[in-house]
Amino acid sequence: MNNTTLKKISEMLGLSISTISRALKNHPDISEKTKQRVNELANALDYEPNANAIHLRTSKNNLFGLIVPSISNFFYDSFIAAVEEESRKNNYSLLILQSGDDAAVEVENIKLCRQNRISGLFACITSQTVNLDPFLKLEGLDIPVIFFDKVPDDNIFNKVCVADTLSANIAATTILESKKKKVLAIFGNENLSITKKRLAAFNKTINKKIKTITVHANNSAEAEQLTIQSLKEKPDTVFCMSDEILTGAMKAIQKSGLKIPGDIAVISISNGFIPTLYFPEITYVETSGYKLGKLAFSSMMACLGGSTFMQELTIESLLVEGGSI
Amino acid sequence: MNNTTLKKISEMLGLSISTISRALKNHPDISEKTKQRVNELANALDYEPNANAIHLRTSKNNLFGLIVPSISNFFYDSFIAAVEEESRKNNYSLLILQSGDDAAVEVENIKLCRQNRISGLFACITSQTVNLDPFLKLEGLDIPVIFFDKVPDDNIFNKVCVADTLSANIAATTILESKKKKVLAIFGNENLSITKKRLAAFNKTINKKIKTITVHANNSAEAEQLTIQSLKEKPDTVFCMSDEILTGAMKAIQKSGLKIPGDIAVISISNGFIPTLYFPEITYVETSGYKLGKLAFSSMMACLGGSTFMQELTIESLLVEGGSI
DNA sequence: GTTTTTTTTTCAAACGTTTGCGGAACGCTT
DNA sequence: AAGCGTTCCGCAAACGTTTGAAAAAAAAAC
Repeated sequence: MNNTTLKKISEMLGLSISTISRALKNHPDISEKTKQRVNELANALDYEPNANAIHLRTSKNNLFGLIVPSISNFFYDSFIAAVEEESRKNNYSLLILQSGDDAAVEVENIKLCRQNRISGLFACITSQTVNLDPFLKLEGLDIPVIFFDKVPDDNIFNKVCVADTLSANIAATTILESKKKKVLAIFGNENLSITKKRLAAFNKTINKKIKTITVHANNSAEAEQLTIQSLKEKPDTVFCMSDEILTGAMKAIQKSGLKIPGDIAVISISNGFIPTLYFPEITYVETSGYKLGKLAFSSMMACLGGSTFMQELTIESLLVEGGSI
Repeated sequence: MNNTTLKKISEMLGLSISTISRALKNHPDISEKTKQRVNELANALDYEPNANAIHLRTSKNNLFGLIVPSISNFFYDSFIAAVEEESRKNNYSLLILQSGDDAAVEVENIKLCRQNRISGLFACITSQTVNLDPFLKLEGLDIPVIFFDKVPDDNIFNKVCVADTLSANIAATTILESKKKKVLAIFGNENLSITKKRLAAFNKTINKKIKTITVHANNSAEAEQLTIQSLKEKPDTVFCMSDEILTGAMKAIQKSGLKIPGDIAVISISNGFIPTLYFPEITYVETSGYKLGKLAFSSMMACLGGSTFMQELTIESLLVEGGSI
């Protein structure tokens, strides 16, 4: 069955298309009597305006793009939930695309966004993204890009991040304060700016006051392996830069039979869910995806409101005590 | 800055719009020389076709809608991930909307889908959804609806579900086969149809051959409490109906200091992620959101291919061996 | 019964594509 | 020199809306 159009209604009522259009939007030019007739028929025919036609005509799409490595992730899913919620409230739709952490897919996705004439893009870059031109082109077309979580280094972009420096500081301080002697610090891929920042802040705070074994893992399995190896050096504390790394490290610790926090302490930076799965619960510095999503959205709205100021915003971090340190 | 259009290219090249259009799609009517000229300029100007115009002109939108209570959920996020993946591979976009388990928001979302002229809808209804008319209207417009997970009772719809009965069967059989003597079986809220189905199937298979302590927990914390209490009765096996329950039970077990599987065995029905967080990994009957997503997608494609047969499909469950039983 | 004003409605162009059809321009055959 | 077949390209309509401007109809004023 075909959709109802303005034309169809206009023919049935013997009125022009423009009258129908105006009647439906309660335009003052149209008489009450006509408005009523039109509305009645429109309801009866279940009229819904064709969004494509409107967007084409008005060249306003009310669509945001969102590119993320994977939807299925405890951090990103809450980020997306927040952005979707806000978008819907503000009459925007959301085109969500997964890059699978593949730079080629990422550029395909950006292309798709461009074809859909999005009004703005939320982007979390892949770990291999090196060419930022596709993003710059968007900016050139007056399409604001808000980078989140994994962001480029350059400061010519708008970014929202968890407070990497602060959260790593808090974690390091907590370790120092609890008089630990030797920490195994597990970070993510060395190329990511998030890794660099957390590593730098962590090291700066630790300031060589205690022994530190630093390793980099690309995923949970690598984190597990590296932890198993590193445990031979008998650290008394494990610091994990992220949830993914925490899951790997925890498996290694469980496997080793070490008791937390008696034999070994654990502290992590986390979105908040994973640490609560263990007993004792893991002490972590919270970096909320949901809060970050809200921040990203308000940043987007600011850009659309005309702000051209490029900045990096962060959400504050706080320590959530489990019993693991 | 404005987007490049066919018109712009045509003016710069002194050719007609239709020639540009055909050249870009490699139409045989256009000479190689012209094609080359057009492609070069199009590349230089970074031409991307306006999807809205194409959709309007062709009245084909290549867009699916997906309505889910919440994106931030370890079952739904993997379902969505699968659907997004397939959609993109098949040249469809995906409009993802959250209902927040609110029936009013659900109908708003359906309206939005209609306005966007979606080609099909994936829907997980809210727990309060009673009026299915909005969905029926979609069907009336030849827009197939594939319900997933939480589906209406009526059999006039296409549905894809996890196999509740089968998965509980498999878990119970596994317990029986491993010669266990006393099982603590933890189920969810008694009113949910998913609980009823799994409970019935579990009990039927166990068939009173071994002692069973049956409890119901509404959430992870309750599951933890109930497990702690029930452990006093010295079960040698714990069965968990879902991931949420598993997380609670595992905390209780970790707290108790019991060794898995030596002191106590654990088996669960799960999406697959949570069981891998522990060591040893938990043996579980898989009910994969990801696989369900793939099934839903192929069901959608079948509908679009012309199939009008309404059916309820289930993904088969299989036992994934960890080391917990 | 005109003219003027106000109210109500229609016209027509535009948004950016696709596509059936018609028409040059060219070479080839008679 | 006429006919014919190719090859290449342009015209114009259509998709469903919005919107400025013009026109028509109705009401008011003289």
